[in-house]
Amino acid sequence: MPSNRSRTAPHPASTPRGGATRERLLRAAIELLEEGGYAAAAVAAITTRSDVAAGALYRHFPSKEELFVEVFRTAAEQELAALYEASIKQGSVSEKLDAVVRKFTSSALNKPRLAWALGYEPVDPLVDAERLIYRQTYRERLADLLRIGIANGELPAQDADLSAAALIGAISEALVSPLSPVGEGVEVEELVDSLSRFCRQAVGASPE
Amino acid sequence: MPSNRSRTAPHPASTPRGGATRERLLRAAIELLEEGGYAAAAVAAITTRSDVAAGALYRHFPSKEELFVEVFRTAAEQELAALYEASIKQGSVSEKLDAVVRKFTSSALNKPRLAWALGYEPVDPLVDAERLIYRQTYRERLADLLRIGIANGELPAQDADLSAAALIGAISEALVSPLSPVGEGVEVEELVDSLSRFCRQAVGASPE
DNA sequence: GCGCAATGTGAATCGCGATTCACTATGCTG
DNA sequence: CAGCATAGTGAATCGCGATTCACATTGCGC
Repeated sequence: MPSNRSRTAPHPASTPRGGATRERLLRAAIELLEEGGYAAAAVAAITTRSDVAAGALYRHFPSKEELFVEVFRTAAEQELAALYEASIKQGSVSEKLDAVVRKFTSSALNKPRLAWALGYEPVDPLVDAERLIYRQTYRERLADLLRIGIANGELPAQDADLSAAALIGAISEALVSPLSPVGEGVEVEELVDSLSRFCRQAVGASPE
Repeated sequence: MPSNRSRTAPHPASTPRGGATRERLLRAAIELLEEGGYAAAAVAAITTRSDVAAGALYRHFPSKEELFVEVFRTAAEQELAALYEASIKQGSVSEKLDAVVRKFTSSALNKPRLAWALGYEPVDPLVDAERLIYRQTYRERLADLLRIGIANGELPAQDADLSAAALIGAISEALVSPLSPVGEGVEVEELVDSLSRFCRQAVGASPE
């Protein structure tokens, strides 16, 4: 189908300026989330940062909500991919858990506000639904990892779903609380070590 | 000072109707938080439920925000009192921890939305500040409890502050997640048992 | 070189919730 | 009683952010 397609596909692309505005909008939204949470990510702010007028947003998304659904979905995919990566490496469940904690931790520490916004901050219903799916998925994957450990005797018997949820909660809280006064603490490494130890002990993984 | 006090104290009380409107407003606010979170607790909703007009709220509070500061403060005091009670009973740290988990849990399970709103839902700055104090206090008290255990050898050495934060996170997440589809699960008892076990294991308390 | 679709503009509009305010009612105190 | 402070009313107002829309501009296919 080279030349002829009656009623050709809309139009490939053709922006007067440089990059795709759509991408700039998404990027701006993420940046604003990083800086000031959902409250800072107003339409005006997003479009201003993208060097377009407010109306332009609606040429690319049916609503602000839908834009954020995409932001959340993208972020969730990245997190889940990272979790997957961490979970296939190495052998021992304890090591995998350690890797997961570090992965999870490093992104959260790099961008605390973003992590908070993506994970906890209540937003519009549509976005919330998206987040619920992500959380559930993350929990399930983590529970799978635990189940493997339980099955092969590395971990004691336990409710894997509950443990997974509790781990996520423990990590989030431990990271969010001490870091709220934005100042990047000094003992980040130490914190992560302690946290990793805590998590492994919590599920009964053999030490070290 | 029986009869005379030039410029007597303002005025004791005198409502045309029954109870103190102020109390009704606070109560209504809590009920609405329980039912639909902060979003449902609009001034109009609060005043309607209290059988007064919107303006009446401003006879008792300088702003909606201040009303909620009071709501949060009261709730926080109750929680902290409960924590204190649980922590002075019995002897072993493991038992105390168990008591704390159950106390914390039962209130959260009774009113999940309220727990969420009080603990996590972002609100106005003033209220948020209040919550921050509460969280910090709760964490410190819990950390104190852990430190006692560490000191007398019941718990292994660890970062008590981090463990306290992680415990709170674990409990919150474990309770909130599986209960989001409001339906009261069947195995509440089981859940609490598992959670208590998880927490005690997480801090390295001797089993049982 | 025309026409049309995509894209962008930005002021006006909408919606919604908090807050105000002029007025009324109540009941104490002197 | 008169005076006055407390309480309450509820429509009007304010503020603020999302969304719309009538009007450019651009660039490709014909």
